[in-house]
Amino acid sequence: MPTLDEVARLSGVSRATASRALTGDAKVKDETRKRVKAVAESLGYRPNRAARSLASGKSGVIGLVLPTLLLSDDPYGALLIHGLSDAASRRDLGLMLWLTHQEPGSTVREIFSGGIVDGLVVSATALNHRWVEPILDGGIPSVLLGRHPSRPDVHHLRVDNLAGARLVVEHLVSLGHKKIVTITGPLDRVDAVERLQAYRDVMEENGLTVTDDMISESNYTPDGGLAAMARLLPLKPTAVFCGNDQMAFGATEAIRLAGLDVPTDISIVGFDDFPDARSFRPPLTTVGQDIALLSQRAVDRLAELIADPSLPPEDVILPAKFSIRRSTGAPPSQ
Amino acid sequence: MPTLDEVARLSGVSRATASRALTGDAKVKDETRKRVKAVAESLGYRPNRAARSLASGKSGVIGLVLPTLLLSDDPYGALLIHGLSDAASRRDLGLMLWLTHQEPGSTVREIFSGGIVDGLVVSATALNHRWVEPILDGGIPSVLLGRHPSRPDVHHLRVDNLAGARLVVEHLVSLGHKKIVTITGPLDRVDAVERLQAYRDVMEENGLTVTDDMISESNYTPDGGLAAMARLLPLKPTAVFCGNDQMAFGATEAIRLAGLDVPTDISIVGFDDFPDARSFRPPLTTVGQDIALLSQRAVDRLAELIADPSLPPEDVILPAKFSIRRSTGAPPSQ
DNA sequence: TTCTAACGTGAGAGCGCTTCCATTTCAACT
DNA sequence: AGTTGAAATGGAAGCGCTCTCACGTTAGAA
Repeated sequence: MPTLDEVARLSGVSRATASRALTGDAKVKDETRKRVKAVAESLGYRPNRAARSLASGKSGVIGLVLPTLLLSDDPYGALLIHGLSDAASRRDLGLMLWLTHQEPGSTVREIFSGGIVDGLVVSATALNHRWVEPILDGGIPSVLLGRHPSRPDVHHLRVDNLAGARLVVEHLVSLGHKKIVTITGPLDRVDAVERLQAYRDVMEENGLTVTDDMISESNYTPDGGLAAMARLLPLKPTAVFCGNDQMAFGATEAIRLAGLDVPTDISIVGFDDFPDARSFRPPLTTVGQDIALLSQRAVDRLAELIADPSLPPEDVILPAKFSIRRSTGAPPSQ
Repeated sequence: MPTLDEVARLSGVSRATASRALTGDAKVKDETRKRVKAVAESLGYRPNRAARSLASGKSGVIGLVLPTLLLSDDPYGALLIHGLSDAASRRDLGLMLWLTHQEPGSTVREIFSGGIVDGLVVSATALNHRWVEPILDGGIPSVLLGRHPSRPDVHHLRVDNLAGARLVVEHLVSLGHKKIVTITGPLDRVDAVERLQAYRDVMEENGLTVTDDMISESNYTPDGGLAAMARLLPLKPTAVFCGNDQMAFGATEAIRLAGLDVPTDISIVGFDDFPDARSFRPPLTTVGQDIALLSQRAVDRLAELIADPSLPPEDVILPAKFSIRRSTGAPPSQ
């Protein structure tokens, strides 16, 4: 494995110049740079990341911290990883990954504090995940995905849950539905709370009363959605707003099990617009987060932050995208 | 950020001793070690990874190289990442991630050669992915997941496709099915070819003829499965062996669209046993890879390899796990 | 021709750690 | 008390790179 020294020697320049020539930024005579690059190429030279990192204080690697659940129970994690990987490699950054279970784990702290990453994308959907705090306190430039209300000092990036949820509920109202129920995600999650709030708001604005039994808390899974829908069915709703697509899938199942049809008897809307929503039967009306965009923006922001850690925290809200498909229709005329 | 020097000074020992005390292996008086550790703790000392890596030549990080498709179209990628993350953190290793598109990309080579990772887990399902070769030639300890026939010089780890596929097909035969068709994955993938081979073998061994029209190549997606099944339906099969669960889902849809029932009219089996197979209606008879185990073994093997790169290459085959569920039954009596 | 300023380059000091080698300490023997 | 070898520690040399600082070079202005 050739070192920079050898490249320098064979190019007839000093190590300093060789470094400058290869790094690209500083002033080096064009001819020199070309010569050095040629030598480096012919030697198959690759800079040693550790040495570079030690000398420069930058590792060229960013990290993603993701609750395990978001990867295993949900397409979200995979999509996010996909998006971040693309965005990072576009900027020539490496990507490290930490899946966090409930415990913060000494691991988490230790790894972070070693300068192994220049910055962190933290997906923190749960209000009270204990590992979030130590990470944010670690002094590493971080971008938080999803809102974490207790930390106004941190950079946020999130999709407009409230406006997004309003879109789908308003869509139901505009179709003429009056008896609209909702299945929420776990209410210790910010997004679940916000989506519920949007539901309440829209209902109230349209003079539709919401009683407690019209709200069924669940867990963002198909099975949970099925069970929740079963609880809701006796109310004879004509439409359901599900806190995510997964639960909408389960709810659809429950409706069919009851001998009813979607959307003839009951209209159903979800949230997320993950790939499955499109191929579902019937294709699901839902409102989506553009995760590729989210990832891109997260990395962009992080890069800025790494360049200048003193940047004031911002709370960036991305618009949600609404897709009307075939799971919604007018309420039965009866 | 305190350095080792400070810890040493405050502990009244040399830097060398402090290093030994914290690293854990070498001989240090118990009392000294305790003292140093206490000081380090109170200072909130975290070793600088770059420095450690530069001095020791080890980064404490392993990498996963994964074709993008496996993460976006398939639960496999997510499960693998999950498993590897767990296994890695159990050994106190960091995990880096590279998703590869078709092009090898200078990126891939460059990043690998910098000593940023000590070893690589490479998921190489496609026969002819061009990025595989440069990686394996990079001289970094690597474990290949899935068979890559052209490289007997590399450590392999894979699930027994052949035996697994035999299990499900034999199950169909033992139920009395004669007219068994198959939907395969893309035949440039090793696993698809192997599963098809198992099908042919079992059929032949049981005196059942296979004609070309009984084999429909598809793409491992539900839509692909649906289309393939539609092509196969005119043959009036009583059972289908699908190259993966996803296609089995689609095939089931196609069968229902034709007014037939699973398993009354047609039995169906898949491959993979991803989480969805269990919750599918009807729950899918399938044969699974234990990805958690696979990951664990991959990391174990990689750790051995990092410790001693001269270890002779081995081809480890993990057994597949067979789960009989409700998508299979006896053929219609007619 | 001489002065000045920009430009290009080299020398060398680290970055924070591990580890080899030399040295000291100490307990267990003669 | 003296010897000895193992155990514990310190000194110091790097690991391969970046970057500051100082110096030499060149070209345009005086």
